[in-house]
Amino acid sequence: MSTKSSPRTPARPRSPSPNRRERVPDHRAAGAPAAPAFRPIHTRRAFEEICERIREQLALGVLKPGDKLPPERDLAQQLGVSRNVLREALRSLEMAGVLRLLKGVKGGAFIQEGDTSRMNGVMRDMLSLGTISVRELSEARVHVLDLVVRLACANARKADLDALEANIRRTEDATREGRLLDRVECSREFYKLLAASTGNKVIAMIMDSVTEIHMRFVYAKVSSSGVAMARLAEKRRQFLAALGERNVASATRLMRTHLESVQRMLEQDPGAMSLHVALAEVQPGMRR
Amino acid sequence: MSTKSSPRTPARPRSPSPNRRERVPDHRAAGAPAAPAFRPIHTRRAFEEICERIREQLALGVLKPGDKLPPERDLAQQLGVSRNVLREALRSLEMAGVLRLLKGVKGGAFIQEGDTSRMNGVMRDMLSLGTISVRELSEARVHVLDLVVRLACANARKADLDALEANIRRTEDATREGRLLDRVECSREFYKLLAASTGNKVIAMIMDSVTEIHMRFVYAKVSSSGVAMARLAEKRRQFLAALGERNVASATRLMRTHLESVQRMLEQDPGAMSLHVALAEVQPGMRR
DNA sequence: TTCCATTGAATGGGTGATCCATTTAATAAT
DNA sequence: ATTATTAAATGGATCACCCATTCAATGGAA
Repeated sequence: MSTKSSPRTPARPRSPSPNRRERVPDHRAAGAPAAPAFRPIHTRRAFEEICERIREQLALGVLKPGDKLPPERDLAQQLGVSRNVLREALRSLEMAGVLRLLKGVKGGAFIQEGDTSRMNGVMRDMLSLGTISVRELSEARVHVLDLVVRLACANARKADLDALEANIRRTEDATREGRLLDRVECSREFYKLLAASTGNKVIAMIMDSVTEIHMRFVYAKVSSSGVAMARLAEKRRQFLAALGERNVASATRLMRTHLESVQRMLEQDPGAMSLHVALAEVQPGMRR
Repeated sequence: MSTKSSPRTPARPRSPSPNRRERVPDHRAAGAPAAPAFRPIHTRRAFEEICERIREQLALGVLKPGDKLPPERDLAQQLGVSRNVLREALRSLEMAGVLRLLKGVKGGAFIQEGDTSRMNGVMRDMLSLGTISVRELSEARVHVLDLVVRLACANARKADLDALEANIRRTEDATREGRLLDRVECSREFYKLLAASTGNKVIAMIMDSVTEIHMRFVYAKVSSSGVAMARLAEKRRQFLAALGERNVASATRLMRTHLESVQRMLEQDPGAMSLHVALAEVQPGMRR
């Protein structure tokens, strides 16, 4: 195959020039104290370039959610790469939530609607890699939640409040019937609904990302020890009332004291708080 | 190869049972108003399982940053998959910032230190896909910045303030010498330093993710129109002084008015504010 | 006609063999 | 001791297949 390799190489200029990225000499002006200089370069690889081009088409609006890319065999030929390499790129984009690959005739690579839960995965990775700590995450959650409560007070619409109301009813049902883990699931959803009621998907996304791990800890705790927050639905109702009255001070206070009591519950047996308990497996109903 | 396929299949149970994920019947209890039910399943594929297993090892602490995975050929055999499929998984993990692949003897797949800028990519994708809007992002940025200022007032250490001071000096230099784009770069760094001075990497990560796109707009604006924020360094000094005095009210007020004036600058020519201008290409010095 | 089973093409999922390019260490030549 | 050469390890990439799934077209039975 190396002998007849002529018809395939042209589209992607391979070896010499574009293979090493231009050394940009850290052009921060004089007076800079830091400048560790020389961040490493890594040679440009085909699949990176493919990912970049597809993202470029997205940013340009040429590709939109719902659109379909050409079949792998065709696209590979268009790009002048082997099908395997193209698939590496497509897989990466699928993992990133940009694409969805479907089999069969009428299948193909479809641009996805953006999945706001992607940020959760980043947060999980950062935690797994030790880049961030549970303490930082909890602290951030307190602050973000504070912001969310304020925004929800300002922006929540009737439909949002109704959804929260329905959620609380489900919490009551689960409490009455002793379905503790379902109640945790309700909590997860409660915070998601609260985040959505800010009316800002960016804020909601951030909120969800700092909440997901926390709910895993709660799940693990409840699951292992059987303990559960007392008077949960009652507290939720109080909070919802404050929200409905647009009473920021009250809502904020209620949420804060609730967070503190949850934190106390989690911390009373630090053994169960190990990271891998929360990260290792996906609980039922927890969508990744 | 299909004839002697016996030695490779065992590690990964393939076709029938684990191929379709269990239908979880949307077990939200009675009273639920919503429930779109039936979110689609997609068949489990080898590369997903591989990614999951490696992430599992990470979460369990078996793998840590700096560790090296076995060579592709070995690992593929251990997992009972072909090398190509393994590479799809490794590529995905590399794109996610979890791995780094290096060539040559002594090369291999190394677990990376967590890269806090990964969240930026998610934000970019969400914007490209139209899931979030520039308006939402700007609004979120205002709120997050507000939080960051408060936390920075509370937690910034001398080293943080010194770094900000040095950054302002560079801004002054760039202003004096008319290097407008360098000054934008200084701004980008200013917000990064400010975020870091909260002492919370999660908050910093969030802040960076909502700032990166914004700075691209600023860059595009300055680059195309040549206009630039008046009295920038001066305003920065005032802000830094307030920060040094732990004067939350003053620092917050200064930051807010500054944000408003930047916003006015950006909006006075909405033509240059198109999304793809900011998203399409990476500006020099802007690390992705 | 209507309905259902069959078939076959399109497409992603996956494999194995093979070669290239880069990097490093060991070795040989100077 | 220094420098050039060589060889091995490893990721990067290609090719040529084959399998599994899906769905539309086809055709026969009711």
